[in-house]
Amino acid sequence: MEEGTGVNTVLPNLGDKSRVLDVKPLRTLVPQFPEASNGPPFFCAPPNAPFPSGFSSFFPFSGPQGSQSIPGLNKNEFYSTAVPIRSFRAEPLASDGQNVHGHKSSVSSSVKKKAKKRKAFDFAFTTLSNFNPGISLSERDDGNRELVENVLWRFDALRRKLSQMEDSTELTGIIKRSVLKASNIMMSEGVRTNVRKRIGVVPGVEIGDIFFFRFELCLVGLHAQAMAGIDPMPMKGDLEGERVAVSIVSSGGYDDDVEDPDVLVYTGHGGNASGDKEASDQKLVRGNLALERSLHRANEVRVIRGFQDSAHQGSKVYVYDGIYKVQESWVEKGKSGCNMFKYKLVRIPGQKDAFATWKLIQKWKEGLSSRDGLILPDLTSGAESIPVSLVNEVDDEKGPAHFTYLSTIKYSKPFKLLQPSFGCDCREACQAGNSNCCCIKRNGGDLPYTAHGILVCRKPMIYECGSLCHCLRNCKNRVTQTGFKVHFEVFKTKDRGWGLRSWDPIRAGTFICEYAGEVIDKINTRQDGGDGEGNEFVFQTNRVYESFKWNYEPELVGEESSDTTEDYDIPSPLIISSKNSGNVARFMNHSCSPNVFWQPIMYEHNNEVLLHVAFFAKRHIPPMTELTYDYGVPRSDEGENNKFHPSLPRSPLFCRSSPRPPVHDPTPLLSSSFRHTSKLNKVPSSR
DNA sequence: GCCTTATCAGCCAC
DNA sequence: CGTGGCTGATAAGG
Repeated sequence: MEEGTGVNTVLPNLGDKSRVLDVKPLRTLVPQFPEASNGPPFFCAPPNAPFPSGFSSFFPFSGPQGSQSIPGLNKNEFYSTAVPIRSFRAEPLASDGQNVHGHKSSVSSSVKKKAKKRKAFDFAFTTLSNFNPGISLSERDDGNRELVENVLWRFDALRRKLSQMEDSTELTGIIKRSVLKASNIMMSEGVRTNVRKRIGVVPGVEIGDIFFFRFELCLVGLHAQAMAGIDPMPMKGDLEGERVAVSIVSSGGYDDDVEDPDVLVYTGHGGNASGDKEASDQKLVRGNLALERSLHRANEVRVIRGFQDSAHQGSKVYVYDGIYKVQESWVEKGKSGCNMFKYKLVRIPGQKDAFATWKLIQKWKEGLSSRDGLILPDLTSGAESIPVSLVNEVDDEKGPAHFTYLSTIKYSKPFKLLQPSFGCDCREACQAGNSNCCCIKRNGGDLPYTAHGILVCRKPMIYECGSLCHCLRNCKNRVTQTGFKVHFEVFKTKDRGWGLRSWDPIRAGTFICEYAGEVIDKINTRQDGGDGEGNEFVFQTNRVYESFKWNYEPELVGEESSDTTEDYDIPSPLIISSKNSGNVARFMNHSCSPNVFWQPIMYEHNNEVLLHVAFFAKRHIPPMTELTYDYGVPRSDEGENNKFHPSLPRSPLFCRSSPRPPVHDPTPLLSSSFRHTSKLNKVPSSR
């Protein structure tokens, strides 16, 4: 951790990094209208211009990227009249890094001025909203799925970046509270949706959606309170003070009864002991009063259930569990001996399972009830530290075709050292911002992962520490080589053969698994595709992949946008076959709107610097959601004969209306064959 | 503008 | 080395 050597205080790019010091609540900034003389013009490539990198152009406040047309989002509206909000900044982020000093005083600017400036800013924002790029006023009021995903992506990308800066030694103590900072920027930039409060369904938010921060609920309009558990809303036509509850968050702070997935006994708010205050009786005010009114008016109340995230100590997961109604209320003595309000909420029947699924998984994990359709508790036979269940709830098939379980990539030929690698000299764990660590340097000066082991950005290449590095195994720069961390399930899908999903919720940026298999020179249809049925068990780095934007918006942290290319840079094409041996990745199906993407990773092992393909979560993925990635299409100049990847125009329509043919195991396998071979699954010796 | 709410993360002790 | 409790700083909405 802090080694106190003081050697690493040389900050080669302080000028750049210091810009972030100016990231403060934008509301504190006086709005300023763009002028020709006001600093360098904002660069923005036209959306339809050809991009050499193969990625679509990126506009900092644009809607979802990609070539798909987005219903509900009028691109022209964004691009034609777009004036970047950054142009309104009175203090353009330092162009020369001279603002390094004195930042602390400027952050704590006078409260009075702050409020005034805030109003002025809001005014400018509202009146200029016709020019506001990204999310229009009406879209801010009423969202849709694309908007909700867009807002969540932008928030999380920014949060990850700020979190990375927070972790960095050179910025310790300067960037703090990355969640709040990211939230603040989103709020003040107007990057949010469903701001208009409503009873019942929130457009674009689906039952079962998961969130990892309370602020995410605010940004998509599911629950507008940043902290309070009850969100009240004035009723039309009612007198002032007459409010009903539209949503509640049950997150374990009170003694709620959450045993029954269809019933929630919710405790009102207030009365908690805090600081020098002792516990007291709850009062029938605010949220409590609103819930009481909701009981009488019988309005729909959205319920979000929050609890500990098992993957991240101390943090929480929130699940949107759909619509409930308050059935009764009463007062009872709480643990402190004070009066607590209790509200019994009952879930409206016929809604998709959400929290119920979590409860079920919990029982599977505790062994209290067995998984229906379980064929094998662990198809890796112990090769991974976490078991992988094999399940079929659809038909009688007893498992996929035989393969040998292999947990990593296998190069059959010795691999040429691409560059001399001596490993880093860090003694414990590599620390971001340590300019002496060559692994950090190779990654552009930053640790590619947050302290939680979450990928910050997609990059042309990520260099992890290898066996020659002196740092310990728990170094944060070894995320993809220490095995996957979620409980997977290989399951039979209805129409796509076998698929992969997880029992655990997955945060955006989480390492899913690597693509394991044997490296081959070229595709031998017979050997690797099996009967010419396609190359479903082959991964190729040189296919054409649908472009998408995943990284943060550099402008929001005061960086040059040129620095964040998401284009891969792979020295030579890599082809991996998992036909005969592989890991769970071979079961991941294709999707045109995937929730997983791949990222090239390099690290040294046995004196060889090897290329690996690692999968990461593109967005938050609820439990039991099928994991999919973009299989890509063959380059047109290659004579690849592939039934399953026709070189058709890949319009979203094609993907959505006609599901692809089964990608895995089109021909069912005899059960005896699998049973026989499952015992033969090899435990790889590589770890 | 002040109050309520309780989150999030840093910190310390074990 | 992970866990749990405590606390400070904090934002939105009323």
